[in-house]
Amino acid sequence: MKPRKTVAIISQISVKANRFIVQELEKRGIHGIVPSHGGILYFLSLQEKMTMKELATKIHKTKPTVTVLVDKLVTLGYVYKGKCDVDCRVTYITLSEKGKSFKKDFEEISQSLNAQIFQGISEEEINVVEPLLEKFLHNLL
Amino acid sequence: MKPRKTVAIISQISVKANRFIVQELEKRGIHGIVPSHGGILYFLSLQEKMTMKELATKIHKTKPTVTVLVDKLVTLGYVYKGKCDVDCRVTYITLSEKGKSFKKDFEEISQSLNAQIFQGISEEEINVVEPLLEKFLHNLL
DNA sequence: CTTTTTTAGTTAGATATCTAACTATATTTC
DNA sequence: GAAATATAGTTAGATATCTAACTAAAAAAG
Repeated sequence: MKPRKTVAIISQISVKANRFIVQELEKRGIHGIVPSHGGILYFLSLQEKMTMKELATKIHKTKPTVTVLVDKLVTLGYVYKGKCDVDCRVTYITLSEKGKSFKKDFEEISQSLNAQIFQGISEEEINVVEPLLEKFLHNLL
Repeated sequence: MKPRKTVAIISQISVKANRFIVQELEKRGIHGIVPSHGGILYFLSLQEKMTMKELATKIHKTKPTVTVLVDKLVTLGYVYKGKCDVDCRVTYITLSEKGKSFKKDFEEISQSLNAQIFQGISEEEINVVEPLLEKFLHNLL
């Protein structure tokens, strides 16, 4: 097998996509929010409430990381933290109104990113790449 | 355009590939070395000496980051730092014997990573994906 | 029922990486 | 030649993320 730059390219895309998102957020006056926060807000917009553990699983980060991420979202007013009545260990996270209204920004930025990244690339090509990328990921689990 | 998970998948691949490399290095008793160090050692193995700035460009990191990365490689005995006679601002980095012998490990791990990531994927498929990924990256510059 | 094990979330510490600012040096401008 | 501008690398501070360890609670085992 010939030497491949695939992983190096993927890494760079990841870094730049991350940066793109942060810059777009800053353009909208949204400071201190990074893609991982966006992920949390996104999944919370699909469900009324989620536990810290569920969020950690969904955004593929560790629990301590989610603690820090959520704490920041609480501080910035995007989410609320609540305890569970049944199991005291469990903490539920819910969206505030501010958090709910974030959905629009998030979707627009996501579309903007995709529009940029997929420039000059057909739907067919994307339909080829994505499943292969999913295979790469699965191979690394 | 339908919502795409492409970027999310790419990010996850990047994280896991990074982790794979670190784990493989640790298996070989090589501690404290991360992919960025590997990148530096790789490019130094192609040229006798390089400036900090050149290294920063090659591994797509900032100069301060390269300062920290190189300092660690110096401490661990993989590279030497030397001044330039012509321009006092310039610092040249060269491989030590230990750094040179790192090449074998690096190549093996790289191959091992590729073997894992490309399992069940044909050469043809990879030849399709890679140029598209390069396009994605170019679109994000 | 008691003890052991597992689980949810937090705390503490470490790390790679960035930005901004800086110092020293080199280059460009006038 | 002097002043202004650009450059190489470093320093300082901040940040997202991880691991290990921890506390408290719940579940499992006996």
